[in-house]
Amino acid sequence: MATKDKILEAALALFAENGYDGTSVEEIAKQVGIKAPSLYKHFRGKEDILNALIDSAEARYEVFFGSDKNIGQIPQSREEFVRVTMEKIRFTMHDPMIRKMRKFLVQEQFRSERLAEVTTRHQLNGIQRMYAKIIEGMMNEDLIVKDDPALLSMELTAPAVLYLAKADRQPQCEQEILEEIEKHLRHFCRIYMKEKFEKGSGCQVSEIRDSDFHDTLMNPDSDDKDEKQ
Amino acid sequence: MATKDKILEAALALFAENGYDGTSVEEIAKQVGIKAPSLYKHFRGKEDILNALIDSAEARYEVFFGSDKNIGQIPQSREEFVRVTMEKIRFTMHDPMIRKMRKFLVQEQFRSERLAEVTTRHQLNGIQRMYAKIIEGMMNEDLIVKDDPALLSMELTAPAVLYLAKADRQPQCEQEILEEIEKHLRHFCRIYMKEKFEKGSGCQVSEIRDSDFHDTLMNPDSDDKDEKQ
DNA sequence: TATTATAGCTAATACCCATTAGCCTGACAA
DNA sequence: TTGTCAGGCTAATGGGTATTAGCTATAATA
Repeated sequence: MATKDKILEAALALFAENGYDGTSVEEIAKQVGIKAPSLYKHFRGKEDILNALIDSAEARYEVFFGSDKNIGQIPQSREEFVRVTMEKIRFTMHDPMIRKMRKFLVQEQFRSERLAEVTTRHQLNGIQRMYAKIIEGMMNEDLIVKDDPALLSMELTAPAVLYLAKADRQPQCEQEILEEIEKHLRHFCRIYMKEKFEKGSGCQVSEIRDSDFHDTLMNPDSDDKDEKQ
Repeated sequence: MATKDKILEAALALFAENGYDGTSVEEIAKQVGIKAPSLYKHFRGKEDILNALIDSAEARYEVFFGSDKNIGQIPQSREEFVRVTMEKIRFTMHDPMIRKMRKFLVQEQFRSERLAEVTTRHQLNGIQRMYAKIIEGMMNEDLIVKDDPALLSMELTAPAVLYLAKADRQPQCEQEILEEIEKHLRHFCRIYMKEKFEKGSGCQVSEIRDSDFHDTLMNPDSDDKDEKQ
């Protein structure tokens, strides 16, 4: 019964690229290597495929944001924080499945209330909650200024999410987008993070200067390992 | 020749609600009060309508973000900044034309390169540049910490843009969304703004406390004065 | 007044698309 | 071996949709 999964995979790819209404069941079937009517042995109709995709989006949400497993180690310095976060962003940007899911959801978000909710969870709540946990961890270790973790998480993630959306529609700008994101990350560090040796320095925020840290970065990793098209 | 504009208006409303592929020329015509074939006296086809809409989106961009006229007075205090900004956000959230344009663009952003660019300008560049100007003005008057205005503008606008997008797909959450946005705004003030009497206090950032300012707000204004549906 | 262009209409065309009916084959269970 | 059924196929159906052809009436123009 690998066919059913192949159908979902093909449907997601096509919905992400051309939208639900812009995709015919015939195209999906062709991508799978079968004829359109055969598809009805696996799904009751086009809308049934859509619903299955939403189910899988919700399952994916649980996997990615549901458990605290994906938080990983709490970064112990600015540099580590920037490196780890940029890695996560680069992964999220390039992973074919996540990318398709993002493009699919953003286009179909108004199709139903359920899709609206799932989109909000993926684009907003999930990421925000995940980084709130990380930030909370860093607060506990006195690496970051004490404040509402959810609020700081929004400050941290919102620009990244918007830039990511831009990269989805204008992939040719990817490099400069990554640079913008890193600039934002370093700004966030400058504003909210204390270095380890500054522990206990209370409310004081470290200097507002750019400089340092401008290496770490940029091993493109830009080969989109996406297949079948 | 009011018909041509009526067609564009109807098309925008329908595209925003059901997407380009989810809208038939017949529906557009019906909304205008004519029959589908009559529509071809004004446009060469469905795609021609789409292109005209993109043109109008670009024109609208010029009107809203092209000139410095819409910046208005530079706010002279935190409270004024919050009030003025919340007003702008509430307007952007409710104005029927802007809302439809936003929903239209977000759904059709992947349809062509041009649509991708226009979407980026509307969702990112325009707002960012506009607030960069405002922030720069406030820096010049020493009301805000000196830093890269474009960067601070992103910090300021990104969460608002994301929340606005959420309000578009889940309008029932509008109230709490506005509260979240205001919370973010006040946080921004706390971090970056100095009060007037603090002028010249250099790099020091005022206390990180919540409290004060929790009035100003909340005269819903929530009647969407949108007609014909 | 005569003419012409504009902007509406009906009818028709040609295509696309989701779905159904019904047949066939090959694997596996009895 | 025989029966069953999952999963493929072809052919057909029915509805929708973009677009064109061609007619008509009204309003502007000569």
